[in-house]
Amino acid sequence: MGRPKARVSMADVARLAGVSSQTVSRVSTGHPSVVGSTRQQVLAAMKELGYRPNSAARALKSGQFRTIGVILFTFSSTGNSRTLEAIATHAAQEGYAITLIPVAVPTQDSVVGAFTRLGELAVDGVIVIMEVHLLDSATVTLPPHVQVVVVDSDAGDRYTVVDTDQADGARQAVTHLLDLGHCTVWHVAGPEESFAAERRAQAWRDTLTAAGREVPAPLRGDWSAESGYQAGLVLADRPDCTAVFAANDQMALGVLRALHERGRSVPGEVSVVGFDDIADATSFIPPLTTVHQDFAEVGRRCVQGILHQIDSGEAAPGTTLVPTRLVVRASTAPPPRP
Amino acid sequence: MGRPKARVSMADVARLAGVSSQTVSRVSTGHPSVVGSTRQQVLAAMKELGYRPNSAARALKSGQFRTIGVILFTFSSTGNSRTLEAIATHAAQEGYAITLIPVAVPTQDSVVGAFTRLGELAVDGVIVIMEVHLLDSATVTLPPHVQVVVVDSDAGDRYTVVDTDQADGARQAVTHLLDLGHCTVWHVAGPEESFAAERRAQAWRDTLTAAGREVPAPLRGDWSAESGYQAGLVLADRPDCTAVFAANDQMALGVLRALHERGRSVPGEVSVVGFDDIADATSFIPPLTTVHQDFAEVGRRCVQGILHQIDSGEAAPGTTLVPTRLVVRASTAPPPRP
DNA sequence: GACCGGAATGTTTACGTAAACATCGGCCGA
DNA sequence: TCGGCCGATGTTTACGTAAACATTCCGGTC
Repeated sequence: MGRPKARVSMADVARLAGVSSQTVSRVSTGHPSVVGSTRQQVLAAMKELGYRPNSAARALKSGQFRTIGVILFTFSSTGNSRTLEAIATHAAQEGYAITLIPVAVPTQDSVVGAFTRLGELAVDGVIVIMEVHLLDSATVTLPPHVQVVVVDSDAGDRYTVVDTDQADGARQAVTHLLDLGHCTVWHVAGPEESFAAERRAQAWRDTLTAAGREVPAPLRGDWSAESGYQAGLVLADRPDCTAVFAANDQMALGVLRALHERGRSVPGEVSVVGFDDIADATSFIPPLTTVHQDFAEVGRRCVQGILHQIDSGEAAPGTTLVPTRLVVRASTAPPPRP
Repeated sequence: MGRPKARVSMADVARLAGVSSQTVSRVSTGHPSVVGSTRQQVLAAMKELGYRPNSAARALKSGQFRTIGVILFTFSSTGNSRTLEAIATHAAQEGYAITLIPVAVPTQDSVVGAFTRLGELAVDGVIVIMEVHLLDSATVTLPPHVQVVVVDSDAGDRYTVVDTDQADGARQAVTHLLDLGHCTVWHVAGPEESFAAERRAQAWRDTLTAAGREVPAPLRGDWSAESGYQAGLVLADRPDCTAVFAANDQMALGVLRALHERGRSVPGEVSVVGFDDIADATSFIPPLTTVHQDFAEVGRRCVQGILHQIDSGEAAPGTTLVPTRLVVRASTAPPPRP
C-alpha cells in the first residue's frame, strides 16, 4: 500500500532505454530478433531500475502459470514429505513453482473445499498425494483444464498414477524371511484406508500362500511407532512368532521396542523387516532390514508426468511403478533352533 | 492448447445471466449492492458454465497475489517439514496459498538464484526457513516490496524472526540432568553452520558454567542418527560419561544405539536427553527424554507475522520466541553409585 | 407533482505483458 | 539500378478483472 513507488514495468524500462516496450518484452523472453547493442541497452536499463517481470500479467497473457499445485493430507508420513521434496526440486529445475494445498482433515468436505479452491488457483496441473478412496467419495470433478497426477492409488484407469511398487517390495521382504528358514511371517499392517497398506498386506498374504505357508491374522497399526509397539507386545507373547514384517519403519521401531522390553532378542529369536528405509533405520537397535523406497524417483516421475500432460493438453491414464529394493541390515537372521 | 473450449470468463457469465460483467464481478467478490434476485441469476449462470475466477487477472488488477512464498533448504530436518506443514495450514485458513521454493544445495549461488526467481514470483511475502548465515553471505537484497519473516536466525534486528526458544530448551535439558545428580553433561552438538545448534551448545555450556561444573569438549554431529552413533561410540568408551545431551532426537537415537552396542545401559549407567520430541521418540529403546518443540506454534506465528507485514506494508523487525518444554521419559535417571 | 437521494446496475478504463501485425531500412539477385 | 525480401523494431490489441465513474429508477418529501 504505502510503498514509496509502484512496481517497475516494461514501459518504465522502455522509456529509459529509449526503445519500445515490446522490445523490452523480447529481451525479457529471450526472443532472438533483438540486436546485441539494443539488448545490452535494455538489460542495463532493467538493472538500473531493478525491473522484475510481473508474473500475474505474464500468466494472464499467456494463459500459463508455470506452477504445479500439490495436494496432500499430511507431511508426517515420511513418504509424503520426501516425495514432496523431490517434486519441488524437479519442478524448480523445469522452471515451475509449487503451490501447496494442505488438506488438514481428510473429510469429504475439506477435500471438496480444496478442489474448489484449486479451480481458482493459478496452477497448470495438480499432483495429488493421497489415498484415492477419498478422491472417489468426494463428489468433485476436477476442473477440466487442469491435469492431474496421483500418487498412492490404483486409479490408473482414470488418472496418471505414479507409485512405488508396493507389492514387489512386500514380496521381497517376505521372501527374504522365508529364505532364512522362517516357517511363516507375521504382519503389522497399516491403516485400512491406505492403498499402500492394502497393497503391502495383500502381497504379504499372496507370497505366503504361494509358498504354501500358513497365513497368520495380521495386526493393524496406524503407521505410528506407538501402534507398532502395541502390536509388538501382542507378538512378543506368541512363542511361535519368529518373523515380523511391519508395513513401515516407524511401526517396526515400535515392534523392536516391544520385543526388547519382553526380552525377546532381535534377530536371535525374532526377525523384523520394515518398509520405507527412513534415514534413522540404520540406527535402530538393531539396524533395521527394510524395503527401500525411491521417493526421489517417484517425485521425478510425477513432475515428468504432469509436465507431459500440460504440454500435450490431454490426460494420460496409466500407472507407473517405481521399483523397490530390500536392504538387509541386522534385524533379520535364521529362526532359533528349537 | 487443444482444449475444447477456452476458459469461462466473467463476460460469458454476464451474457448468460443477462447482466453486465461488472455485476458478475460484484457477485464474485461479495460486494453488497447486488439485489438478491440478480445475485441468484448470476450464481446460476456461474454454476451452469462452471465459471472459476482467473486468479492471474485478479492479481494483476489488485496487485495482491494472496500467496506466501516459503524458501527452505531441506525437508529432511524434522523441524523444517513440521514448520512448513503448520505454515501451510495456517496460511490456508487465512485464504493464502503457499508457494514452495526449494534450495537444494545451500551454496551462495543457489541462494542468489532462489531470491532472484523470487522477485518474479507471484508472492506477497516470504518466509525463509534456513540458517541466516547464508542469507548474510549472499549479496542479495530482497525485492523491496516483498515482506520477509525468518525462522532459525538471530537477525532480529533486521528481520522479523520467529524461533523456538532454543536456549531455554537446552537449559532445561541440562538442568534436568544435573538435578538428577550427574556431575556434568556431555554434548553432541549439531553442525557449525546451524544457528539452532549453536544456540543449544551455548546454552549447554552456560548452564554447566553457571552451576560450576566442568565443561567437557563437545562432540559434533550433522543432525543424522549415524553421526550420533559415531559420537556415541566415543562417549561409550569414557567411563566418566554418565549424561549426554544430544542436540536433536536423531542423534540421540544414534547415541542410544552406540551405548547399547557397547553394553552401557540407559538410563542405568548413562542418561540421554534429546531435542525436538519427534513422534518416534516415545518408541526409542528406552523411550527418550527430550525437549519438545512446538512447531505448529512457530508456523502459526510466522504466518501471523508475514500477514501483518503485508497488511501494514512495512517490516517489523524483532524476535519472537516460542517456549519449549522438557518431556521426561525413560532415558534419564540418577547416575550409578560408584 | 416535481425534485432529491440513494441503491442497483451499466460503461469505461487500466493493470503489465506478449502475440499479431505494421513499418523501416538495408542487402541481394536480376 | 531497382524490386523484393528479411531482419530489427514499433504499434495495436487483447488477456480477465475490478475500481472509478456514469446512468437508471425508485420511494419519499415539500
